[in-house]
Amino acid sequence: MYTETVRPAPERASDRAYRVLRDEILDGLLPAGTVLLEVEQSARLGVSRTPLRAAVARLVADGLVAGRSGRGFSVTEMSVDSINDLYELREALEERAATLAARGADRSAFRALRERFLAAPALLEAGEHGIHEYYALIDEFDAAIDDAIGNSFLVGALDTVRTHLVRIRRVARGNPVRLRAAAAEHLLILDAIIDGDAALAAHATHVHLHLSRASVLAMLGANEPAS
Amino acid sequence: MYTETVRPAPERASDRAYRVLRDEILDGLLPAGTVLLEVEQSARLGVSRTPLRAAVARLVADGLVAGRSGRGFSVTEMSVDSINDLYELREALEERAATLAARGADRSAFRALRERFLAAPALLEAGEHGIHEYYALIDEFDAAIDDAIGNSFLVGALDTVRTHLVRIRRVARGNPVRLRAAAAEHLLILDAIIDGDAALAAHATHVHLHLSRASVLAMLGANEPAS
DNA sequence: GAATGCGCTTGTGTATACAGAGACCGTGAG
DNA sequence: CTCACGGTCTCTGTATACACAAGCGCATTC
Repeated sequence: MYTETVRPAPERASDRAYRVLRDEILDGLLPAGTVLLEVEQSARLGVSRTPLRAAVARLVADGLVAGRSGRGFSVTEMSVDSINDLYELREALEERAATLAARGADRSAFRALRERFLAAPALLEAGEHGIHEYYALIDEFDAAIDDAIGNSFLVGALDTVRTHLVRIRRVARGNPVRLRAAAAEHLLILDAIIDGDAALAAHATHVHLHLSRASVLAMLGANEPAS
Repeated sequence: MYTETVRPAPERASDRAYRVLRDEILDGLLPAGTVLLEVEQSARLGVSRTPLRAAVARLVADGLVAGRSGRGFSVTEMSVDSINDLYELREALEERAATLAARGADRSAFRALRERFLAAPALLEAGEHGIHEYYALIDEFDAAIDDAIGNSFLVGALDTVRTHLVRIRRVARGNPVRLRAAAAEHLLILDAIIDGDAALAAHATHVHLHLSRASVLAMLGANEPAS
C-alpha cells in the first residue's frame, strides 16, 4: 500500500494554541510575569476558550505558566535561584544520561556527530545564521543521547529541563567565546562516549555544565546588576 | 487576624475528578489498559465532560494515561522495562537528593525521623494497619528530603517518580521481610544525612534502590512468571 | 461463502451560554 | 489624607449543544 506511514496528524486547535503560546514564551515575546487572560488569548489566537484552556493546562504542566491566586495565569519567572535549581537537576540527569550513553552499544551516531562538532568553530564565525545552525547541532546531540539511553522516564525529565533551558539560553546567546568552548566540551563528551568511557563521559558532562552555569550566571549578573 | 493561613481551596470539579481517577489508577481499581470514555467517566463521577477532560489531560501529563491512536484514552501499562527505566531515573534523582540533604544545614527533621524509623520493625508486626503507618512514615521521609533540598525542579521530578512508584509498590506490598530491611536501609541514609556525610548518603541510597528494585522484580517474576 | 461498500452509531473536538467568585475602584467616614 | 466598605464588573469554572471523524455492522454482490 502507498498509505502514509503515520497518521496525517489531526492538528487540533488546542495543539496550535499550545505550540504558539509555548514558542512565544520561549522566544521571550511573552516575558515572565505576562498575564494570560482566556478571552484575550483565545481571540488573539483565533480559537475558542475551551481549546485554549487545554493549551494553558499543558503549559502549567510544563512549568512555563502558573495559576495565580485569584485571577488569570501568568508566565513563570526565571530567577537566579531557579536557574541554579534547574542546573542542579540538569547535572543529575545529564551525568546519568552520559554514563548510559557511554555504556550503549551503538556509537555510530556519536561518531557522525563528532565530525560535525569538529566543524563547529567555523560555524560560529558565520554570524547569526551559524549560531542558529550550532544550536540545531546541539539539538541533534541531545536527540542522539535520548536515542542511546532509550529510557522514556529519563528522556521525559530531560525534556522538561531542556524546555526551561531554552529560556535561559536567550541571555547567553551572542557569546561566541563561550559557544566555542562549549563545542570543545561537547567533543570531549563525544570522545568519551565513543571510547565507552562512562566515568569520563560523566565527569566531562559535569565540567561542561559547571562552565555553562557559570557563564549564564555571569551574563545575567552583567546584564542586570541591580536586580 | 484569625484568617486561615492558606486559601480555603476552591475545590473545583476538575480537581475532584483528577484526584478520584488518580487514586483509582494508583490503587489498581482502574487496571492498566482500562479505556476511559469521556461520557462514561463524567457520568460516573458526576461532573460534566469539560472538567473531566481537564482531569484526563493532567493524568496524561503525569504519564498515568495515554491517548490512543483512534478513540479514547487508556491507563498506561507498567512493564518490567518501564520499571527498570523508572528506577534508573529514581537513582539519579534520589542519590542527588540525598547528597544535597546531607549538605543541608537543618537536620532536626531527620533526627526526629530517625527515632520513628527505629520503631519501624515493631510497626511492621502490627499487620495491615502497621504497614499503612510505615508507608506514611516513608512519605514523611520523602517530604523531609524535599524540604531539605528546596529545589522545585528536583522535587517536581521526584514527585513524578513517586507517583509511578505507588503503582509498583502494590506488588511489593505484604512482604514484611523486605520492608524491615528497607527500614534499616533508611536508617543508614538518615545517619549519613545527620552526620553530613554526603558521599555515604548517596551510596546508601544507591544500595537501597538496588535492593528495592531487585525485590520488586523478584516479586513480579514470582507473581507472573508466564508474562 | 467471502469480500467490499455504505450507512449508522458513537465518541471526541470545539463553541457558546450561564453562574459564581474574586478584584478593582469609587465613595464615605474618621 | 487614609483606610475601610460596598458595588460593579470582569474573568474563570462548568454545562451543554453541535459538527466531524472514525469504527463497526449489515447488506449486497460477485
